[in-house]
Amino acid sequence: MDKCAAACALESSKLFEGIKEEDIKHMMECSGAKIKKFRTGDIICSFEGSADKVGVVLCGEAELERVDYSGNRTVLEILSDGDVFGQTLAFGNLTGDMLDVVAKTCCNVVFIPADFVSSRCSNACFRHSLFVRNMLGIIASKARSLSERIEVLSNRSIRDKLLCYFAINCAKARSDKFTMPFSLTTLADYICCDRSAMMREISQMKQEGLVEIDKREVKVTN
Amino acid sequence: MDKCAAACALESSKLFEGIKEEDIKHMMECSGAKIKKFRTGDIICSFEGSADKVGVVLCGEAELERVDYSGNRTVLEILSDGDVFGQTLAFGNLTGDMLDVVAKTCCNVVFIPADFVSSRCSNACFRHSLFVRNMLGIIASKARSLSERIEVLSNRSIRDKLLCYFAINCAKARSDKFTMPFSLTTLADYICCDRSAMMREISQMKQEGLVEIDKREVKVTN
DNA sequence: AGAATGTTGTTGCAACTGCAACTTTTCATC
DNA sequence: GATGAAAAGTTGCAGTTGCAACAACATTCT
Repeated sequence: MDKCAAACALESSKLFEGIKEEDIKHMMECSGAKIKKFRTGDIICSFEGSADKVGVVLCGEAELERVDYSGNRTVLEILSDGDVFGQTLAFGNLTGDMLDVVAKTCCNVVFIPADFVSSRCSNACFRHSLFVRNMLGIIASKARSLSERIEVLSNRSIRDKLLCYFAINCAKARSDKFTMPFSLTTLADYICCDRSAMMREISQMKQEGLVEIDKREVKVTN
Repeated sequence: MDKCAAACALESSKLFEGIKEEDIKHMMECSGAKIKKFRTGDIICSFEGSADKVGVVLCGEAELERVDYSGNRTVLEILSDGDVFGQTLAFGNLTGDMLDVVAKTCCNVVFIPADFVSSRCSNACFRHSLFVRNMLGIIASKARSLSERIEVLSNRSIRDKLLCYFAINCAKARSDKFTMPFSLTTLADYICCDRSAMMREISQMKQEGLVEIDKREVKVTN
């Protein structure tokens, strides 16, 4: 059974940073936003020509998954507190495959109609503009993490993809070691290669003394 | 010699959409933004611990290139009118490689200190918030195109990458054919594979009657 | 405890891809 | 029209990768 944390306060989310609880309440009404709770396994959102809206994970963990014609699921993104998803913001479901956002733990998600972000608010203008500024920050950081993944994927061999991924995360941790946020199986998805081929490469790299990997702990021995 | 178009008006850029010329002038002073002109081949910006600023290509074409330790240049992004680049916005130069933004044609670029975007403006608050909203739109569309590329790159074979790229662009054009925005050489960079291997694959796909490619015209024969 | 599920780890093999080394075309500039 | 520089197009070969098919653990749920 999920341990669903006590209701996450909206004001603790990056989206409403600096906005008072009272104003948030007002904005929620003004924008027509809705908060929904989900349990592990629930489909939070499914992109198939649905109305345009922006979703923000307030708390919990979810995954954006692609379901191809033969039913295979690929993890495209891992979403946690403060992360945003939405058709306009990220995906246009261009290949015809289904895209689902699936709850991996108990989640609180707020849905905001997309036009609220781009339109001007007749009242509460000050809070509204602060909201837009916060949204900008969130999307900018999303763009950064997308670029980061492209940087990894732009390497042509599995080895180079791994080394790039390791280098980026070591740099983030300002150390020669870091903890991966997901399993090796998911890492293979992240770098878009066959898991067994990746394991083979990792084994070789271990043998050559390039890296040490224990569970999710990675140490690059330069 | 470059045919450098007459000075591009700031107000024609997405960034200043809906903002009057007079207000733009005021904002430029207020933010400390600077407009610079570049010629083909000029290095517009080089990320190596430089101060944090946001650049917007007002007109012209430029490329974001990665330069690895052995001097190889890889095109990470193609930037044209209205596109944004910047350290905070996209890259943190995490791998230690150099990143350059290089002019491919004559360019007008505006540099805006990053803190202007996130801070509040004491005066001209209304224009400032419109500016932030425009910036949000630009970055959201950037995030979309990054996601799009990841969708392409997430395919494991060159053939599937090509088919995915073709499918996305056909969907955009609402047709079974479209015009590529760049050369085949650059396409190979975009999908991150060896150019000759890509050409080999394209040849086979042509023979199998899957696609017709003439210069930059692509037709998918389903 | 046992079953079910998911993760880690291995291996053989065929197919694919990167690399190097060309030739031919196209294109812009002098 | 000549010249130089990209872009397009080919090919052989060796090394890498994807795929399929396992085995060994680890976790979760009943």
